[in-house]
Amino acid sequence: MATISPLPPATAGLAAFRAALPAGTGDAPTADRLCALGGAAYLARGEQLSPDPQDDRLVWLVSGAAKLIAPYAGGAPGGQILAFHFAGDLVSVPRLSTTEPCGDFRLVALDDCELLIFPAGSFLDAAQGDPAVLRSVLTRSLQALHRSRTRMMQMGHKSAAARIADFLVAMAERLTGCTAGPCSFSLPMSRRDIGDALGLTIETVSRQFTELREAGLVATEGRSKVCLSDVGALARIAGRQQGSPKI
Amino acid sequence: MATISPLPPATAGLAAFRAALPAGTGDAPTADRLCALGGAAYLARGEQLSPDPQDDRLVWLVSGAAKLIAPYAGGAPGGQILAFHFAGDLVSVPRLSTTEPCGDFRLVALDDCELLIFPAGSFLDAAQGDPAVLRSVLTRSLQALHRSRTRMMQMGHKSAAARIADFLVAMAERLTGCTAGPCSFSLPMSRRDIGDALGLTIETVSRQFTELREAGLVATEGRSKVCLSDVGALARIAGRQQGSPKI
DNA sequence: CGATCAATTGACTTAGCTCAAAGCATGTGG
DNA sequence: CCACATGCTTTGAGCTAAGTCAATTGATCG
Repeated sequence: MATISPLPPATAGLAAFRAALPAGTGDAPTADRLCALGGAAYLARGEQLSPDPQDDRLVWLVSGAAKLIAPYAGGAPGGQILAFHFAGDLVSVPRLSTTEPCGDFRLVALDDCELLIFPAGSFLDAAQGDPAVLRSVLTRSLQALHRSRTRMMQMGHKSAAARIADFLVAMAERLTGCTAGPCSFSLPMSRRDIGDALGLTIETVSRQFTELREAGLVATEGRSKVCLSDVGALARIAGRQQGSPKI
Repeated sequence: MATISPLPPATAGLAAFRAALPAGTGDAPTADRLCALGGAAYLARGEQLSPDPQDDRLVWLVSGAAKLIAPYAGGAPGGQILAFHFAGDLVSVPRLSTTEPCGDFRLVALDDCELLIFPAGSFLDAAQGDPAVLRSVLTRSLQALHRSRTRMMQMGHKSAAARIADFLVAMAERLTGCTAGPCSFSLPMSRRDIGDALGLTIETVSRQFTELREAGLVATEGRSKVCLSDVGALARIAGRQQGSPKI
């Protein structure tokens, strides 16, 4: 379950992190103080970051892919997936809380992945010295909030077909940057993960893939590889209002 | 559709806003600069804040209650409700975007309400001078993110009964601070709003209210007043794992 | 090459949606 | 102050999309 090692003086991850800090304003001492707070962790596929009851955490994903989940009560396997995260993402993981309604969030590795873990409180204290850093974290959080809301909209009232199509479009964009035309990539998550993220069962996910396959929009190869023949068409099925018909 | 008036020198709302700014670090000039950016708006029940294509906005809700919605494509009335907000909340409203998947978020008044509107960019620029303010905004954003994720969890795989129960528990807490025992309050939103927020139809919302009424857990009076006889029992129906059974 | 687990497919059930009609609040005009 | 009109809310009767259960096929790895 992932040991957190104190940060060795010069990790590859650390270098990447420093590079990602907003340039310009950052005085070296602040960057040093921030790095001093971080711990490195390596999660193998399927491992999860052990939850911390003390501190909220900010986790910087150096490499790999991970899912943020809210486990089912009672310890059943799986759990609602709140977000997928990829290299370069900053993930906010609230501390384990027994009082809060849903105070149990966990980061689980989809691939082997490399993390930098910061206690949120002291990270932000240290960042007080450098408003640019604080602002960068804020911007990322607002972006995450926006994504979360968009996903919530999905869940609200979209058909299984629309959810799957949207999921594929979103993955195409995040994994390859592609927003139209054909595109192919490898999904790091299982059908179960996709279902857990979209509020569908594996069977429904599978049936939707089959329909898209029959419609010629998606081809699959092995478990994880997918080829989208027309991202735009999928976006239409997803009900994304691109250049929305004016009111 | 709500005119935004430049901020008069001394509004009641402005005073409340200054009071809400983190104390201590705030030097008066920074507070002044922030206030200078704000515009006041008054929304009557049902009115909406006209969306701004230029700037993301930070809206401080001085008084009243509002919903943040993503309108349906094509201009149909209603729309998925992303969050309810009450006096004292800081709401982040992204700018109107034609390229983004869901770039249309609007704040609609449930009650008459009073707002302070800041362009996010310049607000944050001004706040750079005062890390305490920046951090306070960040904390609120992370809280909003957390709430949004929790709600998403709901939507994922909870029954209509669980969603309604959870909604009532959440409202009891936000409107009266009550987390257990009996509790009564007035809901500022219609059944349609509740449905739009939970991803249910009005009919289903109504049927669930009826069941709770028959179970003796809820009594209603007129359209908006509700009396909960046992918030704890509702929380249990909602599937909130309070003092979660250890794994 | 076989063991194992993920994915697919099929048959059936059901929660929640849709359509339609009837009851109640709430506000307005006489 | 009461009658009426309007728009919420409730209730009823089917219908459908997605879930459940069960069996089969296919991929992946030792």
